[in-house]
Amino acid sequence: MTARSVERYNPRVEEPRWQKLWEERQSFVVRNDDPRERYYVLEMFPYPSGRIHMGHVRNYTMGDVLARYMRARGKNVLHPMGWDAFGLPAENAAMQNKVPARDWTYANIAAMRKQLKAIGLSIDWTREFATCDVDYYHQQQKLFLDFLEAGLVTRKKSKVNWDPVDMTVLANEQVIDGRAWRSGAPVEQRELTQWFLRISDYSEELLAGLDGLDGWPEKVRIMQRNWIGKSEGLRLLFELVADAYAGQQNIEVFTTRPDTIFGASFIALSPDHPLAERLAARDEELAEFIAEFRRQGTATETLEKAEKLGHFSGLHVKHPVRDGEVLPVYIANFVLMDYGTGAIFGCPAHDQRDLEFARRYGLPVIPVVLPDSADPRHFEIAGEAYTGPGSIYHSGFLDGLPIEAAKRAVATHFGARTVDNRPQGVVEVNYRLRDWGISRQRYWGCPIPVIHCEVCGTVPVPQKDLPVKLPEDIPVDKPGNALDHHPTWKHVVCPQCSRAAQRETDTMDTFVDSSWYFARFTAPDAETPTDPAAANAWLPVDQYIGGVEHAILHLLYSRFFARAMKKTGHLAVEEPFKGLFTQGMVTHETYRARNGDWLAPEEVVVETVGEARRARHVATGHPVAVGSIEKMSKSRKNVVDPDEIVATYGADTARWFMLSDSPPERDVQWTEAGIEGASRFLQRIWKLVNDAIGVFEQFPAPIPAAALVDEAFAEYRKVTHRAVARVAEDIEGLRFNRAVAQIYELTNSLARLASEETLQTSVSGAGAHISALREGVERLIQLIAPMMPHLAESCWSALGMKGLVADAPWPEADPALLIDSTVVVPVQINGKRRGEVVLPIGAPRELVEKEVLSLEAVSRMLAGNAPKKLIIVPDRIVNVVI
RNA sequence: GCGGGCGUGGUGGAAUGGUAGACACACAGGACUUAAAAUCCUGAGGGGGUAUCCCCGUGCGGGUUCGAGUCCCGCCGCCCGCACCA
Repeated sequence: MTARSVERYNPRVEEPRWQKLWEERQSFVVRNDDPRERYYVLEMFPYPSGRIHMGHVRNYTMGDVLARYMRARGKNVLHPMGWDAFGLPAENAAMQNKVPARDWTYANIAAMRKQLKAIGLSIDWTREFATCDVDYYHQQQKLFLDFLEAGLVTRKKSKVNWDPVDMTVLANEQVIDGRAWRSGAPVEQRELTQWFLRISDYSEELLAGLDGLDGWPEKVRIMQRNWIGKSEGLRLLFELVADAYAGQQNIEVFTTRPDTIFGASFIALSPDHPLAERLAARDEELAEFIAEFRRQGTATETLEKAEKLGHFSGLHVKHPVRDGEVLPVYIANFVLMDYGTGAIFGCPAHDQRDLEFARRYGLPVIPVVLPDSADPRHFEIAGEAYTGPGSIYHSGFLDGLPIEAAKRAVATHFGARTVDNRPQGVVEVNYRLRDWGISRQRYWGCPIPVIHCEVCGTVPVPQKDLPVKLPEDIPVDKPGNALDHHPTWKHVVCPQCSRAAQRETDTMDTFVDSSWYFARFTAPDAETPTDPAAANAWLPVDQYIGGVEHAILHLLYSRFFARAMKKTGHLAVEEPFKGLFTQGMVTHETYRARNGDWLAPEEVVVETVGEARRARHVATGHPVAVGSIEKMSKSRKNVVDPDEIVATYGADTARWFMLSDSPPERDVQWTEAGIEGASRFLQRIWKLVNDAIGVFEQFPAPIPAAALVDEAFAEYRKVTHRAVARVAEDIEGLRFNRAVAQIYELTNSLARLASEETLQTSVSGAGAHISALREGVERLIQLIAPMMPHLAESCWSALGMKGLVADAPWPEADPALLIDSTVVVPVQINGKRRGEVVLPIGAPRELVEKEVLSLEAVSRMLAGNAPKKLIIVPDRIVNVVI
């Protein structure tokens, strides 16, 4: 080894230096008029909670590797960052700390921006915005008004969870055991008139569009498919048996199993069904039944085991296919009003819920689907309904038909009949997807730009009066909607008739804000929501990266928004995200003290004694229980602060660790050993580069071109070129853990090449040696540049390379060096490996046979006989079958 | 209940149907050192032989194949999503 003493790499000095230089040179600022091929990488933007966490580091590092790689590949790369800045936490913080929500939010943004910059992300910060910026929500209000005009918005009554203490609407997730998560007050169901985006009009399109999204994880596509929940069936009218109860002539049900109509034994209505409500007016017991149902309804999740309960209405309907027979009408707690028609017919033999209900109320169970192998004389339904395939029986004109044919026959049958001058049965497609209620009775959100006038109704705010700005002089300690409380804000005159009128005081769901921010990044200063030319040039996002927790809502809303923005002329694309990647979480061990308190990792020392791991509380010396590995969370205290990691090890070490080992879609476990290992590797590269520089200084003579082909060092060059090719493939496939392994292999190889021993043996071939080393080290630095960008710049500069490695093009792998001239072919006997032969690439069959049969192991096993069969997969494997 | 995914050394994980365990972490031994840290070298799936050989081995049981971690069938376990959707 050359005696060249070098200090350890110091990220605390080097990292800020390069960050400053990138910023000064505007290395990552992107221009819309750049003629090169475009590539748009986006990570889900963060909520400005105040501090970044390791999940952010992982997410943004992955995106950054891709962005830096694509830039090296000569693409014009858009890699922006912004803030999903509206929402409840700011209001809660405002109340707790007596700070305006706005101030709290912008202070958090400033803090987090600083943290993100310290990670060395190659972001175009000139495009940054927050959704709470007046300009952003101004554009969003324009979008809303365009949607309103295009018929994409509607206003209707809807049930909401109402917290009577905080005086606000709660999301379902904010209701725990029927109580508000913050105030603890029992939640009430209220009917409010709310604004809705008509996403359900796009159910079919959103469903069909999933088929084309082959850059998405299958899991997410399935989740969206289930969420949209398409089902095809029949809407069917049952005639009420003449009853004193006037007005209601029939009951309409929706069924996906019209083939089982002969097995019907009751009708069930939702307690929320209009007929049920009317019946309750004359039936006290029913009224009590419905009231009880409503009380249970708020106690949400517990109804998974709720019993199937019903109340007989006293009414009957005519059986539509069994002449002279009637079916009883029940009000039942398991029928949902907001799916189908809020009414069903029950066929207990072939539906588990209906069966449980029938058993409870002594209703008939008539099997009408016969499993293919079953005997009709003995087939019976006991505890479980039969929902499998078979043929229809006990069913008059349907007898003998398979299920699907029977469905069609029933549809035809009822389609031809009329009740009330309507066809009795109509084929219908139903979706579970509901319209998207966007009204929130909150202050810290985008105001809905509408004015309510007693005479003119709801009047859109005229474009010239936009933006509708949030008032800043609001009390910070009063619960409820500050816009509603504000003394003057809501009092305006009607833009149409000039009479006194009121502003809409609801603001928009924050999911609206995040449904189009990716489009705004393409022209963040445009006077309109988008600059369509820019948006259409950049979109769809080539690679979107974020957590799987947004698999449904955010991603579905964004897909809807793209379509709505297309309809209103703001975009031309329908699918906003071409590629989607959902990364895993960052986890950590949990620690608990004797008294059950959670302990933070820095409060605990873990020792390994042989096989066992023991933990001890630093402060008290008491033993600590090492618990399960969980997602990092404040409540379990198993968090590691990115700032501290960056301060101790540097950003590159944190980035490298986040990319190593675990496949990016899986959870990664944060460990002290892991981060230490990453840090060591960083130093190892620094040392390798400096060792190499020492070698170059020993042999300063120019390298003759002929030396480059020296056989002695061709192997090392192959390792280099293979790494170049494989790392590129792995980054493009987002297999960062494999790219990392390739880089380790290359580093190990180069360390041998730079070693004293190798140097001793290469005196005659010094030129070849040095050129192989030079090439290897330069390539290595380029390969690590997307992952450890600061270290890469430091090495690049130490090697005397011109310019920044951030600006260097991705190296080309020489195809000739990716192929070996010989290959080691394993030889199997009856599928078991017994030896190997070295063969030239593409060796002719005769040569392979000769080599294989002359193997000692083979001739021993053959014992003079000829093999039964010789399977030769060229250049891969040989199998001798005896 | 329905849908999806996963199961490989002490650990994280590699492996177009073709040498299972790449690469890393942890561990053990050695070198250097007064010592430690750092660094470097070596070892290692399990068992036997201890020579370079043999047997077993990817949750379990079958199957397809010259050949299965990989494909098919049936189980077991874990994780995630949805959940009275007619």
